[in-house]
Amino acid sequence: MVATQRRNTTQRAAILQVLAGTDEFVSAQDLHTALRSAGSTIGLATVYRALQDMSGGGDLDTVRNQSGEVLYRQCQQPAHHHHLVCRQCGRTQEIEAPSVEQWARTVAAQYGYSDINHELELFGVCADCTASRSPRTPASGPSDA
Amino acid sequence: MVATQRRNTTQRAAILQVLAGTDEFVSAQDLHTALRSAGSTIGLATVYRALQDMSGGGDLDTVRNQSGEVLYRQCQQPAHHHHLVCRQCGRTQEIEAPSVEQWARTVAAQYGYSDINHELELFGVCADCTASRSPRTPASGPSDA
DNA sequence: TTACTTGCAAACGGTTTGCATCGAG
DNA sequence: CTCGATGCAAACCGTTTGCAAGTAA
Repeated sequence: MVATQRRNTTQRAAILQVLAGTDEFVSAQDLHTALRSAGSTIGLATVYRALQDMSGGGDLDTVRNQSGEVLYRQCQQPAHHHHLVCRQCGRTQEIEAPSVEQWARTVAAQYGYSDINHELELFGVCADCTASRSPRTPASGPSDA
Repeated sequence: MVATQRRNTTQRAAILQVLAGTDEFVSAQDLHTALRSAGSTIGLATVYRALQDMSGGGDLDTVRNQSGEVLYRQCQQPAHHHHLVCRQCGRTQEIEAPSVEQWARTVAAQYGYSDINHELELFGVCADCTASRSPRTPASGPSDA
């Protein structure tokens, strides 16, 4: 459990390659399906294990979508950022929230909390989807604040 | 889907009662266990269904803990708010993020997104836990940014 | 050769659903 | 009496784990 004896296997490389080729967040399942479609015989468990290793090692960014699934994405930028996700087509926009970082630290300090991190995701309907649908989206609960 | 033909059953009342008696977020499972312990013969499915109805109707506040479990809590304040959760003891502090609401709207508009809502949770280690432990918590990824 | 990795399948844990029965209105 | 609500058990779904075989180092 030294966390530093990761072997360089074909599977791991394949996963990294897929991740390197996309800007989107992908689920372990999607990744597995993609790899399988691409001819790999990689197992689901392997994908999960690799993804965990990588994110644990700080090489991947993770988010949990609204249905509770964990999504992974290559994280090359040092700056912490957030996402604006279209509830309808899944399109993802990378956004920054500089003031939030500041705010988080302040509020945390206020309550005596330390070792802070935060999760912030915006969900909405993108322009395209808004255009091709009636403004009303009784789907789940558009009722924000 | 008129959301107004909810029947006033014993089970529903019991759930509300438990929720009314606590300030903490509770999981459906915990709620079920509590009710059972209290003598009720309520089923897990019923708890889930009721909780969903209630949160869908805006009567409950929900958060997803880091292990993916959904937690419910009675929400009486009209204002949208967020939480500061202790990663170690689970203690939850209700916080407000007025500027975030504003920011979310702005950013969303910027990208042409509408019907926006956001999820923002702060995770950290509360004062008590910080005191009773070494400052290092290599748990997941304290590396904020 | 060593022992980490892999793939498979079974196990898990939370949540949802089908269905016959119960009970509020 | 009706139709929504309930309880149970089985189904789901994403994720994890046990294990024997494969393979990087």
